[in-house]
Amino acid sequence: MVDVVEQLDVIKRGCDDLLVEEEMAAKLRTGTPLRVKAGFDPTAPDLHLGHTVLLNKMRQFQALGHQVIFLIGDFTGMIGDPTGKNTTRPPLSREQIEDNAKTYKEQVFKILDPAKTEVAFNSTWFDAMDAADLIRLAARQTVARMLERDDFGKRYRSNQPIAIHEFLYPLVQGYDSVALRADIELGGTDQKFNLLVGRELQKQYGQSAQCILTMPLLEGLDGVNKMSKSLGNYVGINEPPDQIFGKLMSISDELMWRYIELLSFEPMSVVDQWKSEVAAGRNPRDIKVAFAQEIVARFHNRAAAEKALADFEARFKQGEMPEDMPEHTINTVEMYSAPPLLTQILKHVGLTASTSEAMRMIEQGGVKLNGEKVSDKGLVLRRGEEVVLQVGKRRFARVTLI
RNA sequence: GGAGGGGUUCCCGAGCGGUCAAAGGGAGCAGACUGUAAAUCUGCCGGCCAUGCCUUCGAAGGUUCGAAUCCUUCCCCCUCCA
Repeated sequence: MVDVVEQLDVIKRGCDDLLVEEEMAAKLRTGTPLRVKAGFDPTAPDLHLGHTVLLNKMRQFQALGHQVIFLIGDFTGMIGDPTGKNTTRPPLSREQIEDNAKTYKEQVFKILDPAKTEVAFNSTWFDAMDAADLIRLAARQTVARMLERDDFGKRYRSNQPIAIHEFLYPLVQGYDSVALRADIELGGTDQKFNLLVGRELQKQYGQSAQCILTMPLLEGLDGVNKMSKSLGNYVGINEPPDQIFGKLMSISDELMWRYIELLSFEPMSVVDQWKSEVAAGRNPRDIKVAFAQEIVARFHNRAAAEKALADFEARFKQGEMPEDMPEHTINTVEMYSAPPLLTQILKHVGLTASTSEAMRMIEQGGVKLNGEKVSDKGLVLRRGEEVVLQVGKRRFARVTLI
């Protein structure tokens, strides 16, 4: 096994916090593979790069020879969402959860080594508990302690509602650590409190306390908010190569370094060299290209990465249209009484959200028909025509009117 | 159970009988500039069969020529007291 100091270096890369480092070192020194726990909500089967930050860390632990436990919070998922800001998510059925878990695994093993991963479900132990057991568990923490959690405290102070079951989640999650006898638990920074609860509970149950390692929440493409599907600032790992590539190319130079630290598998020594090269005048774009290709290759393959770059350059350096674009065939006779307006077609194929928006786009010069800018809001399309429509820089569609 | 405060367009937040599709900010989108960067600037930012029409200010009724604004009932949130 790798030397403890080296292990710690790898473990700490990109991390937000490691508590408690001395304990971690001691655990590593025993030479026994550690039980590394990371919990996942079974509600979001569509993974994006933000989720992979944690998975990458798990992968590193596997590479160091430790036992990784991929815990699916199916029990918690059936109750509803804990951190619901204002909307309560509908509880998931057993079937949905199993479906989600399946898609989860398919995606997760693009990064993790299946042979070194133990998949666990927390319903295994929670289904066996009754109401009295749960209340006994609840007795182990105080309301004051719960209000120490930042988001609870904030909501409490700003008069936002907190439902009682939300207080139960940290306990439930903490108990998972007891059930799994985890040596270390990984999570996002937002999870720090919950992870610490696990530590406390383990002590109360007479186990040695887990260390906790928190990873930063990856910023989304906007560089401000955390990456999330609902904000639309994400890169999904199942997206087509050119999408992944294009999205990564659009991030700021500053954000690029952040992404590289958290997402690239290149050793830090290489990254540091890139940084000094850029400082010496190298175009950051080159680094970004290399990074974007690495990610495309990870979720697709090397050839796809090469092609994504070639297409990208053709499209944006030479202004060509993409090869692949959504195709639509519209039966205008059935749908419209008169030959359709361009604005109606734009809305119909989803290039704009409404005809009003389509009109605005035309006014602002953001609409192209077969590569030509459109300035007439009342433009009528002929039946039998095949046209290529473009809105903004990126949205394309090929439309056949019959 | 009692007393008080509050629910406005994606979010925050003004408006408190007509001039309100509703100030301002944020987000978003388009254009310019670029490295499809970032930053910046400009414009847009409810919908539609579109110089007009329709729907929106927690819900439902009502008053009025006219309501986000007034009245009634209901729902929800918060605070303090019990």
